[in-house]
Amino acid sequence: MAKLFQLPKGTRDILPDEQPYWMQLDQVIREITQIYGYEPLSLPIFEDTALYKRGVGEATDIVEKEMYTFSDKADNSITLRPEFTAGVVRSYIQHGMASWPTPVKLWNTGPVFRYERPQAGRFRQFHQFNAEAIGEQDPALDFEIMDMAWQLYDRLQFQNLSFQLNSIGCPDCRPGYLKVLKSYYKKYFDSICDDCRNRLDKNPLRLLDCKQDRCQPVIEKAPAIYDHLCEACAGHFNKLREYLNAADLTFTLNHCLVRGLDYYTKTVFEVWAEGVGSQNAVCGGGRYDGLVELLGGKPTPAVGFAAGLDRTVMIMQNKKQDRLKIDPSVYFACQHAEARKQAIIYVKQLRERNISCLMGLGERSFKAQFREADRRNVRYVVIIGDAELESRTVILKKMETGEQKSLNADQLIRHLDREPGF
RNA sequence: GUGGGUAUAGCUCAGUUUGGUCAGAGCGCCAGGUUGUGGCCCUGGAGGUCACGGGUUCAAGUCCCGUUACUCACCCCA
Repeated sequence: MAKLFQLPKGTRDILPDEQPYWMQLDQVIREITQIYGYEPLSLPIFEDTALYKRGVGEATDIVEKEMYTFSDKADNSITLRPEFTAGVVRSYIQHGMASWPTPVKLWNTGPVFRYERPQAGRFRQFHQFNAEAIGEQDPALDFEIMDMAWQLYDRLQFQNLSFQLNSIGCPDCRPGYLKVLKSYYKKYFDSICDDCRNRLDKNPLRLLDCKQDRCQPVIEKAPAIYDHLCEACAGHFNKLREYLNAADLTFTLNHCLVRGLDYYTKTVFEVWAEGVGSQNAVCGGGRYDGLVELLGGKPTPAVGFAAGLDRTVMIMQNKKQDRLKIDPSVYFACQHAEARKQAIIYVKQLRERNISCLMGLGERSFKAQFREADRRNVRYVVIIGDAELESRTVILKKMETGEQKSLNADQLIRHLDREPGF
């Protein structure tokens, strides 16, 4: 046997059965972005590698080991986007969006790429819905972003979600907190895991989201960053929580939530759900007040989030809601080639009226054609046999009830055109 | 990168322990069940070098070794 091609590790085919979920999700995204005043922005799937190195951060897992990086024919280093925010900010700066009404609110969707070991709910090519609001410091904008994420899942009728919230401060207050955290951790150096011993020097914030059992007691009693915020950050965080409470958006204060990208400041949040293997994050985001400047723009605050669409669809599928597929309306069953010539004309006319039609092909018995019509779940079958050709009529059969009646050409079109009760 | 699991028809899986009618079932697909009609039922058909490569043996899906792929989990995230 010839060697069969297989899809690359970590990628997948989204087959027709799954597509209705994606279309429904796409519909909800279009609705909410429109309602919240966000405008669509399409970006390239790859960018200059340096953009992600600088934007996402050299020390992050994404840059260290997860990027799809290659050289093009001109020897430029190119990277398949591992996330959206860096590209959005690049676009913001490049097109002078600072001169647009502030804040600039943008959204996009599409595939992103991370070279990881795949597992349930985790892929190398996956899809995100991304929203960013750039140019405004007001915590009301943090609220809006979180509220939009909330609304997304609300409209999908998701339950048992948990919103995790934290503030990781800013360059003014975070260093002070990290000192406190480090000196606290040094007391427990012997009881923490090897990874954490490394993190202590390299990336102390990450100490807090270690999953090792032995580290949990240490994490629990660790000083919380929101007790060490500067005045500005504390005020911002308090206001945001006030807004969330006022709007009845329940959240869990999680001092261990730190996120894996370098650019975050102040607000960070994630949305957790069940049903995607051991992966529970379906959405994550936060504020990144330093990124625009870091990428060469003027100092500009911003906030945004990304939702994982593959995981979201998995949950939609688990919910086993109503049948989402839209079935064809009419199937033409023909006895002979002569009848098919008639059917072709009818089908064309009906399709022009936006009625979805199929017809039986090849030399197949009526029985076989009816079987197909049934399996394709059509509502009506139009029968054209020798007798109908003779009398210049057709028989219209409603599959659900089995009723059928004889009609001439005009009657058939009129009947189907206004979807009669029959 | 680290660890576990699995690889037999399009799909879900028996069969591997105790080598020898072991190449099977269900679903799906195609066709037929008389003379122009679906869903239930019945019958038949197509479809697999039992992941790949070695080895042991008179004989290997079945035992041994290796390879590859898939999968779950860790790390981290969507």
